[in-house]
Formats: sequence, C-alpha cells, structure tokens
Amino acid sequence: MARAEHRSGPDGEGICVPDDCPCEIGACTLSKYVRTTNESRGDHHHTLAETETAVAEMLSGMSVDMESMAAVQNIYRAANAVRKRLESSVLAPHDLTWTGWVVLWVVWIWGDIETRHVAAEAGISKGTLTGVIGTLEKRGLLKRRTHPDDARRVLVSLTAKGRKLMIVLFPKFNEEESYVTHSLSSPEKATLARTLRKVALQVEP
Amino acid sequence: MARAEHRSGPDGEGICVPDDCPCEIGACTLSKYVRTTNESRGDHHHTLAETETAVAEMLSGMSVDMESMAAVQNIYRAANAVRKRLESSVLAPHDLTWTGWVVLWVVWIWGDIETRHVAAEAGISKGTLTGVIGTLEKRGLLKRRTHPDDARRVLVSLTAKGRKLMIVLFPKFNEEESYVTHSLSSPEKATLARTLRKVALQVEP
DNA sequence: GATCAGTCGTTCGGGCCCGAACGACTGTGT
DNA sequence: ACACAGTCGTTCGGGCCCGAACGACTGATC
Repeated sequence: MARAEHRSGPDGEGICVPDDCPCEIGACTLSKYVRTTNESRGDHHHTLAETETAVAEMLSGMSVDMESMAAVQNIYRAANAVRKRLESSVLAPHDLTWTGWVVLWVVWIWGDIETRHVAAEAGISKGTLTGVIGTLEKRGLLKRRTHPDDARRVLVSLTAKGRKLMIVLFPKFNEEESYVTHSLSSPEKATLARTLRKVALQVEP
Repeated sequence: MARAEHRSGPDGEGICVPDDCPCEIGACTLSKYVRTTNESRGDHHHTLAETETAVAEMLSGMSVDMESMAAVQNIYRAANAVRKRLESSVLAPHDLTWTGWVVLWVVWIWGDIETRHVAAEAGISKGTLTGVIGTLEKRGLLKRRTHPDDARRVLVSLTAKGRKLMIVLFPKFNEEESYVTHSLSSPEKATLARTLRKVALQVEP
C-alpha cells in the first residue's frame, strides 16, 4: 500500500508533522471533492497533480476514469468553495443560512408560491422546508397562508420586511458571484454554465 | 411586481394548480441553484431561459451580472444533482452518507492521517469530523489511535473491513462519475475541470 | 522546573437534511 | 352519500454541519 511521505516545508509553520503527515511538499490538501474550511490556518495544498499521482498509485491495477473523476471532483469542490465564500461574506452578517437564502430567493422571484414548489426549486425535501420556512417566518421575512381552493396546500410569500432584505442583499450576493468568477472570461463563464447544465440534465431526467 | 402566470400543461398531470402555480408551461422549476428532489413526481421544468426572463423582470432596474449568476447557479445545481445521484445509486445501498464516503476516501488514499488533515481534505469542520469518524468507527470501517509523538493528535486509518468496502465501492462510484459526465466530450471534461479549478482557486486563496 | 501562548480533538446547542409515517384534505367512483 | 386512493404539509428520529467553548497537551521562555 503505497503512501506518500514528506517533511515540513521550509517555512516551518509547524502544522505538518514530519514523518506523519502524508504530504510531499509540506502542504497538506488532497483536493479531493472539496476543501474550504475556515480552520486550516497555515493553508496547505497538494496540487491536483500530486493528488492524482497518489490516487493513481493507490488505484494501480484498477481501471479508473480519471477524466470524469477530476471533472466531478472539481464540480463539488468549486460548489462548496463558492457556497462557503458567499455564506461568510454575504449571508452570515445577516444571520442567514444558504438554504434560507435560496428559499427567500425562490419566493422573491416567483411570489405567492406553493410550498411543494418551493421545495422542488430549492432542491430540498418538503420535510426540511417545513423547518426552514418556520425559521424564516419566525423572523418575519415571509408568511404562510392556506390555499383558497385547496385546504391541503400552503402558499408562501415574502413580507415587506423580507422584500426589503432581498433588495439589500441581492446586489451584494450578485457582486460576490461576479468576484468568484472574476478569473473567467466572458465566454468561459458561458461555456461553464452550458457544460454544467449538460451534466445536470444528464442526472435530472 | 411582475409575476408569471400559467395554466396546467396539456398532459394534465394535475400537479400544477391553474391560476396559482407560477409556471408558464405547466412545468415548475425555477432552476435556480439546484433542483434534485426525489419527491417531485411529475417533474416539471422551467427552462433556464424562462427562469432568467422571470429574474430579469424581477430585477429590472437593478444592474445584474447575469453571466456570473448563471455560472454560479449552475455550479451549485450540478453539484447537488451529482451528489444526490451518487448518494442514491452507490452510497445509500451501503448505508453511507456523502460525507462518510469522502472521509473514507481521504483515509483510504492517504492512510494513517491526522484528523485535522482529514477535516481539511474533506472540507468539513473538525467538530463535524469528530461525529463522522465516531459513526464510521462504530461501524468498524476505520480506527483511531493516538499519535505516538504528540498525545493531542489522533491518527486515523481504515480497518480491513473498511479497505474491503472501498475496493468494492470505488469502482461503482467511478462508474457513476463516468455516467454523469457521459454527455461531455473528453476535452469538455478537461476544460470543465480546469475552469472550475480556477473558480475554486479564486476563492481559496 | 514553572509559566503560558498556542494547538489538538472533543463537546455542546442550534439549524439543516432526509425518509418514513401521519392526519387533513381532495376528487373520483360507486 | 360514502368509501377510497392519492396528495398536501407536518412531525419525528437520526445524522450532518458549524462555531464557540473546553480540557488536554506541547513547546518555548523565563
């Protein structure tokens, strides 16, 4: 079972322990799937190439679709990185969770929408949505009312307070979206969106 | 405040309620951020164009970077779609969560790794990791031991049972990774990975 | 040797997350 | 009228998720 060994980097941050930390350049990060924790202080990185080398070594003998693996990995990694970035820079100051934001967004755009549709749009289960809407309702950002024609259903809409919050928050959010894609050219962004849509459609039938 | 109205589609699945569901083609899905719930039965879809039209209408007067917004949205949407797909097809049959899988993967590849590094690699907080490792340890898939040179630290490694599971599971997982990127050409996959890496690096400094 | 600042993993409370089970309700068919 | 199959949102238990606070431990400095 091959395993990488390493010694601490020249800067000697003292975070990697020689002989034990499985890094090769005093920089610990597998880069698999995702990595965006606010706690890694000295911030270590394996390059993707290093990771792939370690993986290839581990997986020698198995037939592996490295290309697809790398693509999927980076989707998840980028998504988490972006999410955590937006959470901490835009949402946290207003004490909003990511899911709370998404729900507010959906209700803002479509207004007076049934909860089951909100759940579908937000990509969460209806059971989860009940709790999230409860939280947001408690804070006076949206309100529930029974569907006039079908007592089983519940319609959701923003309150004035909720609308005011969105008008303040959305520009900040969009500004951060611009920032995180700042290193991409305009056609790159378009291609990225188009390619990812193909992936999503492959999965959502 | 403009809002789309619609009537049920010709197939009349009876899921969208006329006059109330904010769809235009009897197909409800905002496509914002993500949408992959196993509960939406009749499976409704707004095209991205429709969504963008509704958003644009809602946001008229504000200056919005639509291109970046679409890129970020699709990253998150694809990530969730892929995650839920892999969870249900590969992980759920073995009663594994996504996070549990990622942790097992990290430990499998790097072996005998300190918990703080596992947390960084997996992209979760150390507090969360304590619980996840507890779960996996209880199931006999990995084991903890105190670092020989530093009693504060804890080393994690797979058990024989854990290794055996990975050898069974990884090929299935990789096969699904191939499937979800099936509609992409080889250079498209490479470009996708490279582009997403740029986004991730923009955020993780 | 005795601080002491810093790092380790753990614990805790509150929120999200899911699937299964539930009561309320609807529309259909009898 | 009246069952009844199906859908609605809610509740529940178990797991993940975070940040803050904590005790254990280390290494450097006195």
